[in-house]
Amino acid sequence: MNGEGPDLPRRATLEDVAREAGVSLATADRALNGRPGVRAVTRARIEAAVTRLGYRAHPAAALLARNRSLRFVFLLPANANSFMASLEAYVRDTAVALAPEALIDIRHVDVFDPSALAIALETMPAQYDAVATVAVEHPRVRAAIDDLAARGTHVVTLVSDAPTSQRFHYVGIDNPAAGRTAGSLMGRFLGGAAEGPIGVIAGSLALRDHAERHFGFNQVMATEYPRFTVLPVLEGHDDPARNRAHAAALLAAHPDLVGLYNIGAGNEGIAAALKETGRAQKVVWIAHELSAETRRLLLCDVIATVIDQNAGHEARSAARVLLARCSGAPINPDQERIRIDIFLRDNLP
Amino acid sequence: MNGEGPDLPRRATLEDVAREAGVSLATADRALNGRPGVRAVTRARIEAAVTRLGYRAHPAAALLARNRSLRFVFLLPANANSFMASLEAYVRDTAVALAPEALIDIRHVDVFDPSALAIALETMPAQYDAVATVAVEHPRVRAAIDDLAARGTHVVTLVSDAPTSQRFHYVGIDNPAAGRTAGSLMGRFLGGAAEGPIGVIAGSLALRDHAERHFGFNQVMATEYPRFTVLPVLEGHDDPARNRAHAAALLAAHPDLVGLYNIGAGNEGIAAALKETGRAQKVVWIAHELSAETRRLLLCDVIATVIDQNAGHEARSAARVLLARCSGAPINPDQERIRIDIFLRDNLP
DNA sequence: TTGAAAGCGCTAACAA
DNA sequence: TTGTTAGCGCTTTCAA
Repeated sequence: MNGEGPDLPRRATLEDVAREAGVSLATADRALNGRPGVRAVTRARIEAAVTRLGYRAHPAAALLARNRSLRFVFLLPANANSFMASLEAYVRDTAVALAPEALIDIRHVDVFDPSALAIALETMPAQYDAVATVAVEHPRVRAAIDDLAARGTHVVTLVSDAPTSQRFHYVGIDNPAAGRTAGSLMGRFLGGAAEGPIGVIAGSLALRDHAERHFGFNQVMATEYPRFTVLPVLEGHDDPARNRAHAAALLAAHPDLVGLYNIGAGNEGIAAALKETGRAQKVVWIAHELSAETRRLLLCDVIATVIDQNAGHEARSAARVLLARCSGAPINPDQERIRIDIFLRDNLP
Repeated sequence: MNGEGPDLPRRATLEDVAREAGVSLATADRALNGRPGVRAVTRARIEAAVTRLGYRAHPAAALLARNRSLRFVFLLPANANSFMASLEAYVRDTAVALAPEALIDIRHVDVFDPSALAIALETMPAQYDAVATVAVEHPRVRAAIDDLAARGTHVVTLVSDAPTSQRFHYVGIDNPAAGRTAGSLMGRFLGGAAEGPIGVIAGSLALRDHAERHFGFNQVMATEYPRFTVLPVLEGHDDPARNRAHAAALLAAHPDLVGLYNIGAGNEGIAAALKETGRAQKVVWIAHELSAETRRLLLCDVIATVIDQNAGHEARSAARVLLARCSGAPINPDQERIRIDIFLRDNLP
């Protein structure tokens, strides 16, 4: 089905480069992959040939010749909420899609216990070329990540970052911006209400992502919608039962409650409290992370909008970024940027 | 940096399959790739061996052995608005990222002139393995696409679909849903306003995507926010000057205009009219497609929200889907689904 | 410090 | 209808 086509100049191969530079294939390979045992002059000649010929490596061929799968490990929370569960499912999908180029293992750890996470990182078998981990900011965790990086194991943080560490990439959203987005939507949706209190529930402000969302939300509410009173945040540890109690207390104490922002998980509890009091569609409720539960609540107008990070994208992006890093390929920042998605009933995927 | 690792059972190769089935490598290859010249019994034996060994093809090796680049062509509008211009830029990026597996050409055609598009498709050189085209619904275009498909050239539609044709995939958003999303946001943002007229400007309702968005928008407004009057749609052909005149007329005729929905491009004109009359932040204006212009207007609160389709994602997705189709690889629907993105000032990428 | 040569898993001529 | 074989572009011993 394919004619001759205009004969495009055949793509330069490593062999062409070697010939052009007057060296052997092996030497050219050594030079280009930064392996030792090449004199600086030789290296320079080879690099000149590369630019002259416009050589670009053929990743598939390299992969084939190497004849060894890369080994990645994903460190995910042991006690998964629905978001983390779906993330894990997507990591599994990615694992089968990526084989045999890379073999992905999943290990569970209580990532919110810094020592547990640090131990998992410190005792990471050397067989792994790279690790993706849901991280927390903690000196020991940072040190463990830095040690891995130092020994040549690449690490990316996933969903939750350890920004001061030597992880070379963070796969996740900008949480302060997510909080500001929630604030703007709250203000806009409340356009009609003259004033009133707004409740805020979080998992724990000790979690960096929750704290950052809280900060962003307050920032927008304070500067742009000062006529509303943002109530002190209630911490429910992403637990439906505790969130239910918090929401019930909030509704009881504030009969004029106009808005509710849940920074974390455990939305079922809040839905229950809202329904009990018959104020389900009266309060503008903004939640995070699209799940079976939040989707349902969105469809029946109990949740006004869900701010989401795409777990599938995060799983694939982490794997892709590690693969690129391990094989020296470039990464496309545009493709790897995790967006802050806003979902209404109408644009659900 | 990599230890021994637990010795995972070596991945089965085609050679293993051939041995297991008692045939040669070539026969196994023929059977698996559906090439002719294999008896049904032999084929069955080979397939049995495949399942027994859990064989999965090694795409990189196949690519290398084939030693021929796939040739794709993208048919894009000749007279590009800023969205189409950015789409084209992303297609170029994708082209360099995909080489040498696939070579991507770009051809310009007035895709909104059905005959011009049909002629471009009908005269498509046979050298191309696949084509991605911004399509329109028209019998001659459909026939041209069907002919391509019949001769084995794979085609995907991009941004604008030809749903009745034999294109095997559409890369783009669900436009009725995008319109409904605009409607819901309009209703929500207008929560405060008791009532009032809402203006609607489109490029042309002859364009399927514009018509569909219009339909979705009206659907939501009529059923959920009937207290607002949606004015008859004005067609400005995505032209800033015409849109400016339309917007000015709208503002003059309706001093109480509360909302404005621009379905297509040409937002500069609307911004100008809004500023002239000093009603820039007073009207809730919803626009489509994130560009330098809409981003600026979003940041200064003139546009309330932008509904976007990610051009970079669309370009990459089209290429990826064609690549998968041509090489018999599976596609990941989740990864290829183009989302309806909602942007506020706060979650801009 | 360099080079020669043997593959990696698959495809495609060509031969039988 | 089936088999043999020469690569694809690169990596990696092993020898010089």
